Amino acid sequence: MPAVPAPIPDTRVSRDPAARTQGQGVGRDRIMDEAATLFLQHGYEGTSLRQLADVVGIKAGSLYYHFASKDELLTEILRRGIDVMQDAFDDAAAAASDLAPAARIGAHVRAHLAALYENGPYTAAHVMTFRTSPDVVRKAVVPVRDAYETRWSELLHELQAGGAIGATVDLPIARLALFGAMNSSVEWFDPGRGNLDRFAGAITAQFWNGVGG
Amino acid sequence: MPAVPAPIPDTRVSRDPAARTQGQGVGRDRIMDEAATLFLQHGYEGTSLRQLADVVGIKAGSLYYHFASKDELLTEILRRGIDVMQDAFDDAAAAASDLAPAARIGAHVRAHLAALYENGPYTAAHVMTFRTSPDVVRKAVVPVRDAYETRWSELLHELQAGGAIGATVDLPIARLALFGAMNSSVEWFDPGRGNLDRFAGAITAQFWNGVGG
DNA sequence: TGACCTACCTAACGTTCGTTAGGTAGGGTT
DNA sequence: AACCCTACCTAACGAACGTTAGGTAGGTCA
Repeated sequence: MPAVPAPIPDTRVSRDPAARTQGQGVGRDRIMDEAATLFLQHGYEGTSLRQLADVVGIKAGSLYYHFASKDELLTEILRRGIDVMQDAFDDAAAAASDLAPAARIGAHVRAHLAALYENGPYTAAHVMTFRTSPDVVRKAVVPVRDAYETRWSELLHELQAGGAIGATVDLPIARLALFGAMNSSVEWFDPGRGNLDRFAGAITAQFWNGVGG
Repeated sequence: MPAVPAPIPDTRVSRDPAARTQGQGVGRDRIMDEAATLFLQHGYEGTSLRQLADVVGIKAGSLYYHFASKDELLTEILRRGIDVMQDAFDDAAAAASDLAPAARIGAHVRAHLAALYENGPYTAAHVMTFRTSPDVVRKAVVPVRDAYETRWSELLHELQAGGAIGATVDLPIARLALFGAMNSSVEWFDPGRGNLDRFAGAITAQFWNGVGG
């Protein structure tokens, strides 16, 4: 061993092999965290396993100790992205189910945005990469995805049946437009600079009352 | 030449070389059309030049007669996507500039959706691939993109100054939420099945009045 | 002490990628 | 007839891709 290996700059984890063996390895979660972040930034096909391995601090082949394939890695990330959304929806439902209609919507909007920005990169990675994912991955994820959308559909339907949402409103379109407004914010909203509560309030007000004076 | 080459199924253009030389070749526009469609479906990195060449009906290397690189092809597609939006905005502005505020917004919403669905795949490809495009491509496109967003910002600001939009509305957020609602429809709206006028009306009503009864 | 497990590593495999050099058939021009 | 231009083609390049086989350091446990 005449030469030291080329140093790979990485400020996030010690690259010292001795330090590695102190813990129990880098771990699945760490890999999924970094992968979701990269997929969110550059897309699934735009991210190579060697890039991912580099930021994690291992070699590309070692990823296969944790995941059977790149597709499986993506599938688990997309699934976790939905789980985070589901949990957020459950929390909001438990906390706001007997509030006034506008406040209920507000709680769920806030919960959805929390899933996007306050519970890891999984939900954000999901909404940005799902559509262009390989067919086999999309097919595996679509059932859980549908389940989440159904929760929202039922909520909106209940509010419309109670008269809180206008009878002429096309609920599927309204829901998808709201999803689009929320999800597309990952392209520009910076949770470090913006206030998430205020942002959630603005989305809710626009959805409920519109912008017209 | 003992065997005929494997037939590539393509119902859209004659693969007979004799037919090719009758016209003046497949043409840049044809390539850009197919490329935008593929980029929209599978993403930029998820589309190979050999796939593109196959659906166009030429060989991968021949693409370089028309474009200097894959990045340049994407750049021109993204630029055209904005041009289409700009033209749609101009048309709407000319036709609706002295209508009532809600009707003006409605005209511009309809125009934006027309750019997405009635003027080729360029605008749709733009809004779906811009964010994960290579840095050099994004840098080249961002000025024209900003110009389009400025048009909308000025329109909304004018309406708020006139009192038609509530004084408490955060215009940048409102605009981005509206963009998100419109652009994300590319993931689900089928212009062959849905009615674009009705869809535009629903988006406009939701933006202007909200869904609250 | 020795067997075993975990979590990596090295080194390579075959494929596909964007890209390029050089060739050529057919039409237009002179 | 000679020439040139357009719009392709063939064939290949080196690089990067996902993936796999086999090896190994360090810790656990009998």
